[in-house]
Amino acid sequence: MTTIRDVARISGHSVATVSRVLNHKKYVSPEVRAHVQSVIDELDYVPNDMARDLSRGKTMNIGVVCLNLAHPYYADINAGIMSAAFAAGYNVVLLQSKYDNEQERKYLEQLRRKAFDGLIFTTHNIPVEEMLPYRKYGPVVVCHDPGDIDIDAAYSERGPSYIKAFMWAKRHQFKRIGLLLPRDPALSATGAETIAAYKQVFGHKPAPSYTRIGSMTYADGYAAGEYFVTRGLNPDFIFANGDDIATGVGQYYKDHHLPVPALMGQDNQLSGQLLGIPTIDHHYRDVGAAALRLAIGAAHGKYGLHSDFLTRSGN
Amino acid sequence: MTTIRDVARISGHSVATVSRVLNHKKYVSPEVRAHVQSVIDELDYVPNDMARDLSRGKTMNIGVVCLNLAHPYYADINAGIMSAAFAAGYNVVLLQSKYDNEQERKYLEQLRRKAFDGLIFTTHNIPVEEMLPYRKYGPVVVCHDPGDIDIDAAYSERGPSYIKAFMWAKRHQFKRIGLLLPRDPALSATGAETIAAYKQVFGHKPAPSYTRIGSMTYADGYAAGEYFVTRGLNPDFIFANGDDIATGVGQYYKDHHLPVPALMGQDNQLSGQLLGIPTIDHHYRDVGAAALRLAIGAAHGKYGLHSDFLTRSGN
DNA sequence: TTGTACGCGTTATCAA
DNA sequence: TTGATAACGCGTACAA
Repeated sequence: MTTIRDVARISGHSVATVSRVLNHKKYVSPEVRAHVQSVIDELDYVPNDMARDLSRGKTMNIGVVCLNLAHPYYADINAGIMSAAFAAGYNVVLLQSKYDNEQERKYLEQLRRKAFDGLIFTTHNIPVEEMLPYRKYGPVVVCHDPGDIDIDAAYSERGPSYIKAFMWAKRHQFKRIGLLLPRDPALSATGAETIAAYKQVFGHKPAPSYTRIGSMTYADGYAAGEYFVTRGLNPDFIFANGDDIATGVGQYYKDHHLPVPALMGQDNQLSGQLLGIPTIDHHYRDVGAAALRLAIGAAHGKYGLHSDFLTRSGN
Repeated sequence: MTTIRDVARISGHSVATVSRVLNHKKYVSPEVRAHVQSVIDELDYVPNDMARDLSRGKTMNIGVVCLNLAHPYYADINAGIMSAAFAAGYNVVLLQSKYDNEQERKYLEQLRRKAFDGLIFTTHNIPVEEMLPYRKYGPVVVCHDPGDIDIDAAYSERGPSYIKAFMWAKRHQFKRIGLLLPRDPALSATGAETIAAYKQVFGHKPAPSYTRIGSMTYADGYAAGEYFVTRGLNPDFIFANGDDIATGVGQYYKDHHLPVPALMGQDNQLSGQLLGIPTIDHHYRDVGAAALRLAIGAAHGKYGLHSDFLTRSGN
């Protein structure tokens, strides 16, 4: 491996001068610069990023904690993070979570150990409070509304769209409303916001028997359909946390030759487009881009972005 | 920042001993080990990964070049890479390509500069020959059959499944077969394999007018449907490079109240499952896991994995 | 078993 | 405008 010292020795200049040429710094005469550059080219020398990182104290990469890349939330938010990172010269280190507290703590430790310059939690299981002590090692960003907690955050303002969605349901006179949530509302902001919007629109909490948690995939939706049918709950409207999931619900009804209740999804996915059901577009790409700017220290604070309720009535 | 030297000074031992304790090496007496560990705990010291990387000459991360994470091919292959990487203690650095030669060369340069220990091209635009010189800086892995070229590779053996798929079409007496390919077969192995299988089964090349390239998304499928209809080509079977894409084709026909031709997709996606059309499962997760083992140097050579043709006739 | 001292390759400081 | 040298923080021959 050829090093900066080889270039220095062969060019007859100091490593300091070679370093200046490499980094396009001032205070190098044109002649010296040209000569050093010619030696660099001749030796086909490139600097070692590990040494550069250590010397500069920066890794130029950002850790991103994800649950499941196949899920549209993560796919979209990642796409936003990636393109913003590329533009800023950063690399993205993908970290999988699986809602495992130990793993998440390990990633915080990696931040402390300077494995990356900043950390984005697109999802997390540990309480935000546990992240706070790590901010002294670099920016820690979450992707939901952190409330009063002082931590950098980029997220979709889902509340207003949820309210629009339930208003739509109310206008359509739906009475028995099924709710599919990703996780226990006590633990997940998404679920809590859904419940809150429901309460605001209908004046009361959703019935527990009409609320299903742990809904993440098409198969979960299908199982939810079976649940509603076999219990004889007979919902006339089902609000799912994803178009794919809503589609799964509908498929159960179709497979059993039952009339499909009105469905609503989220994330503006292909499956929902095919069914022509209403959805909510959370603009997760923009959320990802904002999160990255926070993670590289180019911004600070809380960024709540708007989401859009789409009826897709044109389909 | 507290360093190994602080631990050494305060514990009254040498940095070498502290290093041995940190890395659980032999030749440290139990008493000394316990005492040093107590000082480590007390100071809440953790080693700096950048310094460790430089000293060891390894970064413990693998670069993965991707086109589009939302696409099932990349989502699945990435899931396989990620879980194998996690198991082996490596981090995954996601790199986007967009079929830009300059970007791909930049990633090879990053390998040379020790930004990562190995590089996986889940897709690439530059010729494989251009990668060969970089193998001296670390493993370079491609995710398709490289033919005679001597480079590490993990990929799905698509040919046999393509042949099964076309045999199925032949048995069904389809005569006018539309073919949707991701890219020009001259540039893409996928396309070339599809054409080859077609030729082997039907004894002749597909008609150019029935072959569409640049097919990647649902929207492309929809456009392909329009193409077939407006040209009056009237295909009785359409073989698409993805279930979503096949679904797009079908949707065009439905939207225009035309009888939908027989469809076949790939990647075993939700949309194809809904339609109950045949598909091919390429097992990209396994491909990803194999690619990672190559990228960390735990294996060498070419790994062609089997794919499965699924009729989904049960639906 | 322990400690000294050097190497890893670069950037940055300061004197010249 | 240049160059010598000290960081950066850790691992590890080699000596003791």
